[in-house]
Amino acid sequence: MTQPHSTPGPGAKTPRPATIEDVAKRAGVSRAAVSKVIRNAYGVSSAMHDLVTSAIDDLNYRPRVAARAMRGSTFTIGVQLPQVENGFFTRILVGILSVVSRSGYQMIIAPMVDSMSGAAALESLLDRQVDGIIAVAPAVPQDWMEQLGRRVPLVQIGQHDDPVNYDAVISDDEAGARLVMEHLLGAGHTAISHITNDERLLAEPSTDPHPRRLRVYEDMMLARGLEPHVVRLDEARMDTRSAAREMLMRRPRPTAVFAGHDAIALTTMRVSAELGLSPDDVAIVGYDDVPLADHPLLGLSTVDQSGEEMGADAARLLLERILGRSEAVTHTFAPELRIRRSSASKVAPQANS
Amino acid sequence: MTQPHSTPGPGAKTPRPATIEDVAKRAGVSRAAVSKVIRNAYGVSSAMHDLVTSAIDDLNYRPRVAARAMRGSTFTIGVQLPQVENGFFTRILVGILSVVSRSGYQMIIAPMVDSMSGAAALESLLDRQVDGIIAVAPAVPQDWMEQLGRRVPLVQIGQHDDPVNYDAVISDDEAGARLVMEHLLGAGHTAISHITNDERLLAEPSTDPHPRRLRVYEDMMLARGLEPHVVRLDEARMDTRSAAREMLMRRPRPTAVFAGHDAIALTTMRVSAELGLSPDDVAIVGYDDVPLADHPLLGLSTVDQSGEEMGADAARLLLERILGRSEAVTHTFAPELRIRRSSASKVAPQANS
DNA sequence: ATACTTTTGTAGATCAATCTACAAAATGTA
DNA sequence: TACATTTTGTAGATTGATCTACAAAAGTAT
Repeated sequence: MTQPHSTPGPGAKTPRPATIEDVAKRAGVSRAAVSKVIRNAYGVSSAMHDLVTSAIDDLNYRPRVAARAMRGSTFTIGVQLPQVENGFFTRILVGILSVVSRSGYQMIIAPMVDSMSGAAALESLLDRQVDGIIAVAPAVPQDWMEQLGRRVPLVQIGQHDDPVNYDAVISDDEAGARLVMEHLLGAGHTAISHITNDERLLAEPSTDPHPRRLRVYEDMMLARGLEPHVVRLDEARMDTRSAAREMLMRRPRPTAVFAGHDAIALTTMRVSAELGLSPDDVAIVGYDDVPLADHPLLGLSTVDQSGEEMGADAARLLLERILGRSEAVTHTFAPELRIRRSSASKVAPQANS
Repeated sequence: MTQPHSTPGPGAKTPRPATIEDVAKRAGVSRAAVSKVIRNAYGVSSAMHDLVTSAIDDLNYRPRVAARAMRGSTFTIGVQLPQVENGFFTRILVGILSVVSRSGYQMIIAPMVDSMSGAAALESLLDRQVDGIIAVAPAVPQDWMEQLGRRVPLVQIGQHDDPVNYDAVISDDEAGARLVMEHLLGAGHTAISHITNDERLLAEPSTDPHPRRLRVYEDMMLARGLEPHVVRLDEARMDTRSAAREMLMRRPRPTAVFAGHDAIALTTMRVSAELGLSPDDVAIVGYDDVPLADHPLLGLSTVDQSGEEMGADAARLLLERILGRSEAVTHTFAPELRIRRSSASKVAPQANS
């Protein structure tokens, strides 16, 4: 196990970390030569390589990212992430990590502190001069993103715009919502509620996945002559819990609930359980397939967006872009329905009064 | 909504972002004056302040972190995090974020890619010249950490060493394990198994929480004349799932399981459910209180380490340290047992053959 | 051997901020 | 009014890497 940077000197008081200058002196060569070696640049003999490498090892030298950033690149990619506590986003993160970790690039995460600070998180990455950015569901207008894409290689995950200056990785939300609705309608449900995000949370209602899922829900209900019933989470007035409670206390009670994403679905299941209801009373389907959704005790039916694959794909696209590609690419993933206990009743229950 | 950095110029091709030089020119003052204004340093008249501020706004100027880092500080704190997908660590992260976000410091996360790369993650933060580091359960020897603490303000979460050059925030793992064992023994269980991490994963067995929980388990079993039964996760040979299965298939079957942490406990519950067992057959208690543990359908009994509070406390300690404190501080949090359905049976079942 | 390439190494400018040292201006005091 | 003190602003050095331009050395072909 090596020491953290530079020569330790037992008990020594913070010896200044070695710089490229120190390495050059030690090896008896120029700074430029050392720089070439650490960058694997053209024009180093193998003798020079060995000489410099051993000097680097001796001094435990590590280049400072800040100094590199002044002229060249930082070999760092930045990930803007909303809600670290949301299992779906961590699935994406794991996917990104799996690609980035074998790429020679370092990854840093800029978490959003509140739902509106996506731009701030992205700018903080830019301030850091990352070589590329993956924006996960940023709540930021598209033209702002286009501006950003002009300055830095950029890949966005989970917003349906049709970007010119960056790549997009999305899931087919219409298809996913259709899978859910076909499943529920096919089981005979007619009283189906939809519980979803507050529209005011959405900076870009036209590109966000949730309005699309909502739209499909409404269309399919109306197409069958059924009346849609939409519950919106209103951060100001009530939390998910009380919204779900209100929804489940309604008479006639919905026999099925399509939740905008798994966190909402799990809370709905929670409330449902607290009210003494079972999956036979109310079928619940979520969206995302968060890690614990498949736990046998939860058994949450949901739409698998395969976050790991989307994350890994986004990372690959970003690396391509960093290497020079400039044509915009959009990849669309096909979602898959995972039917579990929460909606497994074969026959829809009668709506009770 | 502002544009990402600098003047946009509709459709313009990546106009170079404004530098401090540009601001100085625009305001008709020196670079040093601008620098003072953005750092809130001493020696600026209010006229100067306004002049510079409006030039900054006009040009949409943002200081580059790299350039600042060359001489001054980066106003960034780094968090080294193992396993973003583990709910306990995200609890800690949320706590850190709550403090850091109102502090004027930016936060970046360096995730560990595998269980042994804690040192690499920490060094990458150091390369970035963060002003301080929070290390969450780093798998790194203490003397290495001491070296690191000598170079940069440092706070560690979740390792029981007695640091000299950095602060530590820990939970009283002995007390937590005792709570669990008292609970299970008090309910009449005698066949209690303990399932925990592979010891080879632990860089520092003497400071890691898990060996301490194990020790308490063993001691309390032996003190009552009971035979301890420890299952270790062995990454090479088997995963958590098959380890749990093996444990539950054993005859006589344990009537209670104390799991080293919630992820293991949840997998054990999963296997238990798959084997058709109920909480009445096998009581299960975890450790951490991950977000979904209290879901009524899971109802996992566990030890609440109040991750958010620990994270927030660590962040406060780090900010103090950045401001100059150098005496080492160790804060110990008292864990609380949360009894839920998974271990709620009043009477211990008979060990069956 | 000579002329031409190619390879290898170096000097020195450069990046964008901070910070020190100091001069000029303003303010206070006798 | 003269002198001391405080406040305000600036010039220029500094940080640690990269990168360009070029010279020296080594190969190659004639």
